[in-house]
Amino acid sequence: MSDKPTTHAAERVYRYTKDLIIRGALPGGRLISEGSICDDLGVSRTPVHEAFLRLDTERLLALSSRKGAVVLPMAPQEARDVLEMREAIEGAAAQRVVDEERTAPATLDRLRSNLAVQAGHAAAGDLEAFVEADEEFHRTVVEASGNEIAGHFYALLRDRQQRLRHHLLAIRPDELPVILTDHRDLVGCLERRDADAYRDLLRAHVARNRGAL
Amino acid sequence: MSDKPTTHAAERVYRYTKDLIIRGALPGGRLISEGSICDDLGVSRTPVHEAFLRLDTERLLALSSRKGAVVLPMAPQEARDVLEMREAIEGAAAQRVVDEERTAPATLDRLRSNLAVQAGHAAAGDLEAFVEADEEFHRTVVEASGNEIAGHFYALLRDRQQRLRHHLLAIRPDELPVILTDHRDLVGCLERRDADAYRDLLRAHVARNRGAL
DNA sequence: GCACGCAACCTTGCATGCAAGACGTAGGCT
DNA sequence: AGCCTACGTCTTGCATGCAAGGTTGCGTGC
Repeated sequence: MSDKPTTHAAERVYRYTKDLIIRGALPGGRLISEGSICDDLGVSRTPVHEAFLRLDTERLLALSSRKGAVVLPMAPQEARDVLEMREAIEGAAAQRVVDEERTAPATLDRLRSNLAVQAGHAAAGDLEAFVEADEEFHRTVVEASGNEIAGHFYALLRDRQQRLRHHLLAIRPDELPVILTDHRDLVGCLERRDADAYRDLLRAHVARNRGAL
Repeated sequence: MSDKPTTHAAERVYRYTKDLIIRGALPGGRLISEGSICDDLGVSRTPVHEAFLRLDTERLLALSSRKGAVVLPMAPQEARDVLEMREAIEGAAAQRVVDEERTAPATLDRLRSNLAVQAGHAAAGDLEAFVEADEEFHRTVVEASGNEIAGHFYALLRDRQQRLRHHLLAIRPDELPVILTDHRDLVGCLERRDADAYRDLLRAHVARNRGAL
């Protein structure tokens, strides 16, 4: 293990534990203690404690004083909540992208090149790569709005959505063309500077996702 | 100081420091070290460190390793960003409140009684109490949606909005009636189950706020 | 006067030690 | 048998110590 701490221990612990939760290795309801993670990673309790605090604020862990931490189970309506927020935030972002004359062209360029990437992965049937490009597509729109708070929120949502996907495995290969078409149409809305149409289409697009979950 | 730690030290430090930032006692750009807060509150560095980490994830502080923490200044567009997110989240919440048959009546009752409180404070000219009722009004809508993620995000926005208000002091007493009328109309939209009208009105309502900032 | 380097000071990151709260259990008492 | 208490163990909360990285300012050489 010549693993030089190129990054802080607390950060490593945070990512490690979050990954365990998101991937489902630590199922919801499981009680874990700081000590168990210490043993896993060979660090002291301090960085583990910090990581746990962070996961607590992200509502992935529920800390309870002197008793331990329980992995928060996914609420029954979690998928709905997450998608609803995604829709709200991305819709607002699209509005802003449409309103801002200056940044719109660059954003459109980025989206169009992302569409090409998506098309490539769809044709190759590479589901995992497609999902990644899919996420990047939507993230691009949010970040293009320039609203940093939106970007921050969206990142938090992404973690939860990933967790959902690991559990309720979704997206069948035959849905890829539909998704891709949706994305093309979304870009079309931005080109026409029609934020309302973007919102409507996004709602339908997200609803399709929900069906899959 | 018989101040028994009825609440954890880390929590006290968190609130204390966040309050300093929100109230503007610690202006944006100020460099602070953990030690200075330790001296203020008479605790060791550990809980202060934890509080700083939390403020860092909330983007109120920017930690930089072994250099200290700087109070993040408000971005020039911060007001716009915050209000835009408020609008997006509350709009989605209103949609859900309208859609849910069961919970709507109870929500409407709570909103109507809140309106009465607002009217009382407006008549008495108690600006501070009115602002508090105002915040509770909107929070009620968001929480009524039952979307916990929305509630979480909204709480984060509230901190930032409070900070903005402390800096760009807003809301003139003569605006109270207009705000109150807006709130009444918003409730009216929910009664008519018209989420789109709610959104439109909310946009205008928030825009008025923005003018004040 | 100016550039460079070194040293003292300041900061945080993390390990460790100790104390206190929460549970589970065994033992004694009724 | 049933209940209640006391203890042992597990957990975290926080204080403290140490090490390492960063910054500043002074002294030296030019």
